[in-house]
Formats: sequence, structure tokens, C-alpha cells
Amino acid sequence: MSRSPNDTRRPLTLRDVSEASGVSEMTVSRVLRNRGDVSEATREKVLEAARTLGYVPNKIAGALASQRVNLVGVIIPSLSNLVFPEVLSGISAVLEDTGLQPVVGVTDYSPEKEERVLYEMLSWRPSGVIIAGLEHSAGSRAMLENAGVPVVEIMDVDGPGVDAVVGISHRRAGRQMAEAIVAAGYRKIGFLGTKMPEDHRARKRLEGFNEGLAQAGITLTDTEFYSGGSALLKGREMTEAMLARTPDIDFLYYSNDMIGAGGLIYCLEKGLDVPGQLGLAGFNGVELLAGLPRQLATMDACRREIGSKAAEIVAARAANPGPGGEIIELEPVIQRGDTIR
Amino acid sequence: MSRSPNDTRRPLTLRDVSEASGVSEMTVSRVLRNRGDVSEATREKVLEAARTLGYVPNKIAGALASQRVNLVGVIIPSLSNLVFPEVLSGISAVLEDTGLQPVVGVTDYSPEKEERVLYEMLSWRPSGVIIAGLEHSAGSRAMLENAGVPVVEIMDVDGPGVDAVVGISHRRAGRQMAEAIVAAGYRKIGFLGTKMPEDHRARKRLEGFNEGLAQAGITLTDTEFYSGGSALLKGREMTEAMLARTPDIDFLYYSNDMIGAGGLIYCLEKGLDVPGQLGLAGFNGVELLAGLPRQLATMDACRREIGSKAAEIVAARAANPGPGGEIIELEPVIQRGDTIR
DNA sequence: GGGGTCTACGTTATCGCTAACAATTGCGAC
DNA sequence: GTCGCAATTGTTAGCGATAACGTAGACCCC
Repeated sequence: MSRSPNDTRRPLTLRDVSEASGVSEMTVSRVLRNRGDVSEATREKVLEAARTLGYVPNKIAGALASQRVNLVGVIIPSLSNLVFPEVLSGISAVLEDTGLQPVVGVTDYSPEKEERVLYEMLSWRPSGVIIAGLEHSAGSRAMLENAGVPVVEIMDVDGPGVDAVVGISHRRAGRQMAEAIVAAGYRKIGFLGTKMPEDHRARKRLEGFNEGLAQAGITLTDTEFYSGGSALLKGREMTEAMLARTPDIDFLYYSNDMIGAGGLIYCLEKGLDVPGQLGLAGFNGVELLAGLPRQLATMDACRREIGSKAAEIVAARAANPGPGGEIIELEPVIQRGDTIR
Repeated sequence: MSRSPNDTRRPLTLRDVSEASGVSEMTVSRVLRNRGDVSEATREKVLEAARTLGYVPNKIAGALASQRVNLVGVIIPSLSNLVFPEVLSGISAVLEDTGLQPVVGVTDYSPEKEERVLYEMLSWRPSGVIIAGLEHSAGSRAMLENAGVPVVEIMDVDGPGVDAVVGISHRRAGRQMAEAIVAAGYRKIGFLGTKMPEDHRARKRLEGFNEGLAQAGITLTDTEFYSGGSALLKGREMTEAMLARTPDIDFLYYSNDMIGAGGLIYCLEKGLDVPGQLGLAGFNGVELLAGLPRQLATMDACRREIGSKAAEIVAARAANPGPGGEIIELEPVIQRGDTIR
């Protein structure tokens, strides 16, 4: 493992292994990649030599020579949102046994940063790119189109994609929630969300929600936005603020479960009648929140499934290039929980 | 941006840009890397050509030629733990303006997977490795020792490291919490944690906790372990179980804030007297939980700072190689919150 | 024994870029 | 004019691996 003899700290190469085992570099390469015909005897010999030297192949050289890179770029807005690690785990699980490896880039919801991250990723010539959202800067879009590798845009299907698309319709999700709320008899409805112009999915949900309400002749009674800080705390604060400002409100729709949970905790603490007097709903179906005294109504966003489907597309096309352009729309399901009557 | 003329879908190379702009490949390379003297005129010409072609440099070739890779491998046990994304964000923030880029690998707390991930990372010849924990398989340790790049082991300082180490003493953190609890007059103390033999930091905290209790002549009254599932829910269930089994218990020490929060919510719901009859404490200081009706006592694990310090070490040594072996122990602080009397 | 067919391994020529050095140019000084 | 020097641009030779093809035996057959 270590390398006591002649340790000049020169990085090990295939040649070192080849000399140590008395065969050509090519044969070593073949052994290390399990490719081509090698006799069992030399195979052993080579592996032994590689192991005692502690040789680690140089993928940079390998990738350049073979014009193949086993990396898949995954570009997401954030890691602290909880949603994205889940998508990632779906991706990893599928790629695990394909020889491909995800490499994550984070954009912080900034189109400029997305463009930089994408450029950086593409400069490693990955086998595919999985990127969150359909909205990209002109530069990013051009890069994706010209990348010459499978591109899967995930999370959202409301709009045209560059290549393949896997996600849910956030617009429809918003509409359905609105319909459920109206059907339950709530009429004075407030919306609480993030102040993030670049979170297009949240925006589309709100648009859909408004459409849904409009069909019943209802418009939002009140809205409240936040940015930054602990989501749970913000949810509590915004809820307090809205209830103070608009006491006769009877439903609060939160743009995500985390602020919804903050609101729920606040309402329970104040002894409000949930869901009788006041209904609540969030979005995402984060498993984390099982364990609250009451289950928040929410809508599963199919996060893991989005990840795995996207990874499957990339893996399939890395194996044998096809036409591409797949569009997969998943169906989120309302989980009514205990906060809609 | 796009490439209408002669679009044979052959990947673009430096040569294409060089031909398009009428200079040598070397000059193009210089322009694209902002290196060496290039006249303003040619610089413009080259950039223009690169832009219209939509050229993206091939870092694989570049890295091979220059023997330099701007990647830093970051190996962590999990992304869903919330702690690790925070560490990551500390790392990213620092690397942001060094030209280095983090690449994340996840081990799921498995030493075998850690070894595979590490091997994979090292095969890309990164400029440095940041890896969680001090406990590694023999193979992993050997690879780290022979990697020939800066290695920073993070999170934990209780034990010998391969090279640099940045973290806190979990043993000491456990002891301090025990002392605080004893000082507050609690005597019948229970521990609730994860059943993860490979989570060495949790193990060390418990050991330290026991030491701290032992100094006051106390031993744990009851313990409860879980694995898998929603942490909040598990915290609630474990708390319920322990209170049923050992009704006279007066303090619950949780191995992380998430299950602690679950326990806290349960206790509040049951109307227990917290912190009078029953004290609670967790570990980590996750900001996420601000917003609970009462603040759980906890201990900040300096996650962001660990990340940024580690990144600084790597960046510094990537810039000019030094001896290495730095050991940085950070000081976690008890946040008493509202659940210790 | 010449010719076919395997099997196991070696040779050669890239892959796309950059380090190091070489060459050219322009320009003022002498 | 030509010498010297700085500023700019070009040439050559790898980086460490792999693809594609080449070759030496072994073995078999007629």
C-alpha cells in the first residue's frame, strides 16, 4: 500500500506498475479496467503490483485518451433546501450501478452563477447534465444546446425544454391545491411565500393557485413574503403578522412546508382552531416534518422520483445515444393531513 | 453563440478558435487563461472568435498538460443531515475566490463506500481533499497518506489525523453538556441517539457525556436508540417510549437537535413541565429550529467555520506548499435555550 | 508442413492542451 | 544602419492514458 522503496514522491503512473509487474502499460491498463483478454496469471501479477505500489489510475489522462468521462453534472439552486438533497439521492441511487458519477454544482438561484457553474461543468466534458428548472440565461441555454451531451431539465414541466424534461407542473399543483381549499369551504385565503424572483417554480405555483381561486370567483385576501433566515421562524413570524393584519382570514397557503410548519406550530400554540377556523397547507411533502403534533396538508413533489427518472435518462443515453427530448410529467398528490377540514 | 457554419458536431477545440481568429493555439490558450502578455487587439479578436463559436475549454486536456486540477474533493457521510450542507457552504464560500472548486462525495457512513469514493476522487488528482472524520479504513488512510496533496480531516479532533485537522472535540462537548446538566440539578438522565456504529462523533459525545456524569457520580438512567425514518418523528416516539418506561427521569439528552426537537414538541404537547420537571438538550445548534415555541438547549458545532477553515488550509497550501499538519480545535458553545432550568 | 484461428500481449499514434523555449517584431539609442 | 531590448507570438515536446491495430505463439486441420 505504502511505497517505501525509491520514494521520490513522483506521482505513480501506469509505467511504474508495468515495470513492477513486467508487462506492457497496455496490459496493465486492460487489467485495471477489466477489459480485453488477459490471462489469469498476469492479471494477478498486475493487481498485486498495483496494490503494493498504491497506484491510483489517472482519470484525467484516461478521459482524454478515451474521450469518455464518467461524470454527470447536476446543477441545483441550493443544498439547504432539503428538496434538492432528496433529488440528489434519487440520482445517486440510480447512477450507482451505471459507472456514472454525479458532480454537484450549486447556483444559489442566480442565473449568472448558474452560467458560470455550467461552463465549469461542461469544461470537464461530462456524459450528461441534469439541471434544475427550465429558465436559464441565454448563455446557459446556448451552452446546453451545443453541449453535445444529454441534458435533462428537472423539477418543472411548465415550459419548453432544451432536451429531456422530468418534473411536475407547478402551475397545476397550485391550481389543484386551490381547488381543494375552495372545495373545503374556505373563502378568505392568504398566501405566504419567499421573495425570490428567481424561484420560478414557486412563482408558477402561485400563478396556478390564483387561477384556481379565480375559477371560483375568489382572489387572494392577503399575501406576505420573506427572504432569508430560518424558515420555521419566518413562517411563525409571517403567520403572526398576517393574522394580526387580517384577522378574519380562514386559510393560509404557504409556498413550502418549512414555513408552513412554523405557521402550524404558531397556530397550535395560540390555540387556534385548526382546521376548523383556519386551514393551512404547504408544499413539498417533506418527510422531515412527520412528527409534528398535527400533519400539515401538503403536496408531494415527487423529488426522489424526479431524480431517479432523470438519472435513468442520462444513463440510458450514455449507454446508447438516442434522439432525446423525452418529457416526463409526474403527478403530485395532495396529502390532506390534519389541516384542511 | 450557436454554430451554424460547418456544424459537423465535432467538438470544438483550441484549434478551431485559433483558425477562426488567425493566431496560434498557444495564443488562444493564453487569452483564455489571462496569462502571459497578449496585445489588446489579439485578445479581443480571440475572445470574439471563442464567443461566436461557443467554445468551452477542455479542462481534461488542460489539467493533463499542466498537471494542475482546480478541484478539491470533499467527502462527507450524508447530505440529508443538514450539518453537512452547512459545512459545505462554508467550504464553497472560501473556495469561491480561489479558483478552486469543491467536488462532493457521499459515503452514507460506510467505510467501504468511503474508500471507493476516495479512490474515485483521487483518480481525478484533486488539489486537496477535505474529509469528514478521523476514522478511516486502512486502505483509505493509505491513500490519504500517499495522495501527495493536502488532506484536511474535519469535524472531529479526538484522535490522530493524517495531515491537517479542523474540528471540535466531541468528547469534550459531551462532557461539558453533562456538567451543565448536573450543575442545573438534574440527576436521572436519559440518552436518546442513533444506532450508528460508524457515527464516531456521536459515539465520542456519548462517551464524553458519560465521563462528565461519572465525575458527579452519576450514570445514565436509561438509553434509547433508533435508526432510519424521520428524525422528528423518531424523537417523539423515543421520548414517549422512554417516559413510559422510566417515568421518574428528569433529563433527556439527544444526540442531535432534530430528534431533540421531536421530543420537545411531544413534551409540550403533553403539557409536561419543561424545564422544571424535565430538561432537554440536543446537539448541533441547527438554525432551522429557531421558530419552535421553545428553544432547545444545544451546543453549536461550528459547522460553517469548520468548513471555511478547512478550505482556507487547502487553498493556502495549493497556492504554496507548506509542511501541513495544522490542527485547529474550535470551541463549541452551549446554548442553554429554554429547556435547561 | 502450410495455412487457418485463437489467445494473450505489445506498438504506435493520438486525445487537447500547456510549459518552456525560440523566434519575430518594433523601436529608440548610438 | 544596426544593435539591443522588451513585447508579443509561435514551435516543440510532452502530460498519462487508451483505441486500433499488429504480432507471436499455441493448437488444430487437412
